[in-house]
Amino acid sequence: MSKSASIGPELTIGQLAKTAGVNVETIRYYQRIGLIIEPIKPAHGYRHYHSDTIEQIKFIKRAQQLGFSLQEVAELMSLGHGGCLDVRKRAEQKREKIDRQIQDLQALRETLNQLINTCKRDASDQYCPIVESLSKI
Amino acid sequence: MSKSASIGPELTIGQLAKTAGVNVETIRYYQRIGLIIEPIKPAHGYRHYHSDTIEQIKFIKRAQQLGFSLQEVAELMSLGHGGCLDVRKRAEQKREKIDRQIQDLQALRETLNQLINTCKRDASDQYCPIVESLSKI
DNA sequence: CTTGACTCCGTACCTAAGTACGTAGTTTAT
DNA sequence: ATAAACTACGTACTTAGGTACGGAGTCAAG
Repeated sequence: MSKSASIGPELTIGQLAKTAGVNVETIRYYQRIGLIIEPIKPAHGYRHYHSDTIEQIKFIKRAQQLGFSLQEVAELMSLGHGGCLDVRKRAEQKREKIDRQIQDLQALRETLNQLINTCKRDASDQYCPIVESLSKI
Repeated sequence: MSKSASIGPELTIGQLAKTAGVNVETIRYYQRIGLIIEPIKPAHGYRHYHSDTIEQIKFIKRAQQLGFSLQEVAELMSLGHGGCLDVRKRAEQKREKIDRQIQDLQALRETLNQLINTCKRDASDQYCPIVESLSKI
């Protein structure tokens, strides 16, 4: 209570993990692979994490849920190195990749949708059009 | 040449792998995890694979590319057990999941797009709006 | 009838993305 | 001032989805 009367938004790894909604070990793992930087260890005591790291971790998690690997997340996060032109180029590449992902998913969605509609006819039927056509998707 | 003058569409594991475009080991792996059934081994000789298995493997690969895990692929493939109603229900759940994925990706795409547009102003600038806002995606 | 290619099978190994564990140090609450 | 809780660190283990390897059997051609 004496020291650090809320000078800056600093957290221990446990607090960070809790507020970011991940495991402590996950943070340590991200540090190991260089995805987030490990704050220097003070001569005495625990490492302090800046509260910005919360957003960073949440970003990682969101990107992951969208199908990006940690490698790709690292690329997304490193867009800041190389000047505005380079950054824009890389962002455009990412956008194209996302576009392809969306198109693939939409195609699958459409296929699935058609199957569901053909199936509407007789719910208790033993014969099922979905099953029949699934192997030919 | 004498035997099996193209009686049925039967293949060795190597032929199957080649035509399906996967590694022999991959097929053996799918068998290990129960994703495709291993044909019985004849008393003498090699196992025969029905050519339908080609389509099955291709289906697995396509589904995987769309972000389904092998676990989910197994679910998709087992949709045939339980009657048409159950099948449709499960297909609808899949569709909802895909819808959410598409929406998330579209949101990310839009964010990225806005960043790219703000960045158009001065390509050689040191200050880069993308970098500034990336942490808040 | 032997050689080369292929199959069978088990086990080991690989990467990605963590999770768990043991020991030692630190902090905090009582 | 001592126990409970937390951090630090290294190492090991886990799951998914394969890939590789080694030895033994089998098949087809020359």
